[in-house]
Amino acid sequence: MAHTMREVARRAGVSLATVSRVLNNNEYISEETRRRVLDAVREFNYFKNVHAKRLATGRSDLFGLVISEIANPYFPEIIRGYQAMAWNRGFDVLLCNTEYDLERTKAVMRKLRESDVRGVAIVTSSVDKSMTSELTAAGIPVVLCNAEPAGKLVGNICIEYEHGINKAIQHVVELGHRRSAVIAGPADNRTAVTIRKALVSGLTARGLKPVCVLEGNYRVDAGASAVREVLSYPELPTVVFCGNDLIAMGAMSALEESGVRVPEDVSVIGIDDIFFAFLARPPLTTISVPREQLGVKAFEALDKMLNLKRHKGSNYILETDLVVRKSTASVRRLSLKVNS
Amino acid sequence: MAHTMREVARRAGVSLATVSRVLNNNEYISEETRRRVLDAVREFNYFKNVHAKRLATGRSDLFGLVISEIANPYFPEIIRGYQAMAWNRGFDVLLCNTEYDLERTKAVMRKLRESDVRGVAIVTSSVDKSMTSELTAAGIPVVLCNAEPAGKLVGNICIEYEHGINKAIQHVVELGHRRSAVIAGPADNRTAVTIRKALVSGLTARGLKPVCVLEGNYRVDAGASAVREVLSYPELPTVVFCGNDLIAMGAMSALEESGVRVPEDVSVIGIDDIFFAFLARPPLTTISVPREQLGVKAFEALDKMLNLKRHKGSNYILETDLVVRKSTASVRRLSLKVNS
DNA sequence: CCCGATTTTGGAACCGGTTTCATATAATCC
DNA sequence: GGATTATATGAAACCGGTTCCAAAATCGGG
Repeated sequence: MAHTMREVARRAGVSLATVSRVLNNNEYISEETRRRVLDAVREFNYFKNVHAKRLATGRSDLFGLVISEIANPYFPEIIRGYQAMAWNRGFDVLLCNTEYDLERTKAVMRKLRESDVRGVAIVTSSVDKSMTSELTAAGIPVVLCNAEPAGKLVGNICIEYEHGINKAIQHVVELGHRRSAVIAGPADNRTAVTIRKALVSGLTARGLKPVCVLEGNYRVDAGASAVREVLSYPELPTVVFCGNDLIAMGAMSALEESGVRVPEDVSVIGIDDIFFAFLARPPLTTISVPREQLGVKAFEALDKMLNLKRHKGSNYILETDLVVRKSTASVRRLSLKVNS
Repeated sequence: MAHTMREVARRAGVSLATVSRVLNNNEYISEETRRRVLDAVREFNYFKNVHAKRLATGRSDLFGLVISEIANPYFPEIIRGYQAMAWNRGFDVLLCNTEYDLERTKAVMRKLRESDVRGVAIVTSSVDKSMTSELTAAGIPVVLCNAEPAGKLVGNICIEYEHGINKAIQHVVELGHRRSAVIAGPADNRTAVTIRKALVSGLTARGLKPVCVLEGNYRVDAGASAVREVLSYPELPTVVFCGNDLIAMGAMSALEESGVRVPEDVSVIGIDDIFFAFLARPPLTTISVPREQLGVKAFEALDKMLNLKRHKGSNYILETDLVVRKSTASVRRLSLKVNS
């Protein structure tokens, strides 16, 4: 079927080793020989077998990337940044989704380990030390996102939410808001908890102590059902901070369905600035997270650990910022009371 | 570093071949031996090296999936369906994006070929025969989407747009629309052209011959700029059909920005039913394409070709349907004239 | 013209598994 | 009880490359 290097060698009238040298751009090859080999390669339309190569060299040209779910709009840009970096350097990326499932996550780690990947970036939050240790023990560097201070061979990309959150709070203060609510992400998600705390303490500090702090998953329906709960309260908040844009969009939908207008009656703020945030009606004011950069930095961190043999693990910090669109507006004099 | 099978064999006091047999669930292994081997495996926390395995078996547990761009919301569900099928059967998927770039596409094909993938599904439309032939020539089955009748080792998943389109046209006819416009996808895209033609002929047949047929890319901005052009016409259409949901969402944005209300003044219909379609304001009426099924069927087609040694290439047809939401409404008596 | 240094090439071991073939042991049958 | 068959294991070849080591060819200097 496919030709092997030996056949190419025979055809070119040289040895196996020589063909290998030519194909690896090794020096110490005469022009004449190189030409002959390359001719034979062309003639046979020869491709190297990556598996043989990987076996022989003892390493793959693969980097792993672990995400939760491909359909979640949070991840595409991360994948993009990571993949672009890898591709530019001649590497491939093995994309793995955990589907939010622990067993599946374990299977993924095993797969990654078996595949001899050079390094792994994990941008899901539900990965604990016991899972990464399997990789690091095999000498495979790992980089996490918003994780606790790292150990050997594990880097960390930390997203600094404070800045964006503070600007957002400043923003709503200037708009005259006094009553806020928070719809946070899942309580078992480290990042979600960090954000919730920053939000609550920041709001409280500025005199906008939230009238309620709800928790749920990171999906649209969570935003909708949280809003329905908020609507049952005697006094409506004038601004609701959401743990991510999906929640925010769900919240806006539910709000509108109940006849509450955004932003006239209540303002809504999301986090992430996913692609669809600007397409929402109204376009969503949100705290942007540099996700493509996250992918890029994750790769760089791995690269650094690989090259410098720095076992300390390298860390990066990424800044967030506020993107003001149309889902926030100055508070109306007369506050609305829906259910009375 | 990592342990090898030989070490496990030595530890368990058996031969290399025996360990291999145990690990491959081979019959003809005594319970006693199996236990000893598995103990050793556990003790060493041993993993098989996939590259060695692939080299030895001459095939990889990989299936390729070629998409245009990871950030395009059209693809996630396809990936999902495909990957789920693969995982269930113990296979991995190598995800490749062409980034709409020809060189890149070629590189991807080469990579897939080198990787000894079992089969490849290509759901981008800009792949011609010369590219797939490199794969099929190597005995790797390929499945395309909406392609021309296939050759050897190439299957085809055909999306039947007619049904959805006809229902959509029926829908707008019932709503009393008489003037339509269509904003199609790129002219060099086979699927986009098919859709455009079906749309135009269907509309014409029902007496709604489009006042204009615009073409552009498949992105949001194309919808927006097309709408701006439409708005410069003396008479506004009352309904605009878009080549995909992204275009439709861009169209709705631009419409709204110009003070034209959707659906009161003009109705908008998309195609695909991407995740965000129902979150658009107003929620988008669209023709749903069973994308997860597309992924599933693509894998099945490959599987069939692989198992049955059917060189004919297997084909599937997928149906589309209309999803009515809020971006379409009955036409108003008095037609609006914006620029006069 | 000979010798050591340098450039070029081939031979062979090796990477870590799978698999064929042969052998040894146990079970079955007449 | 010996032949026959099923079960269990090992030895070794093989997959298709990379790379170390040694040998051959080329070259410059004395």
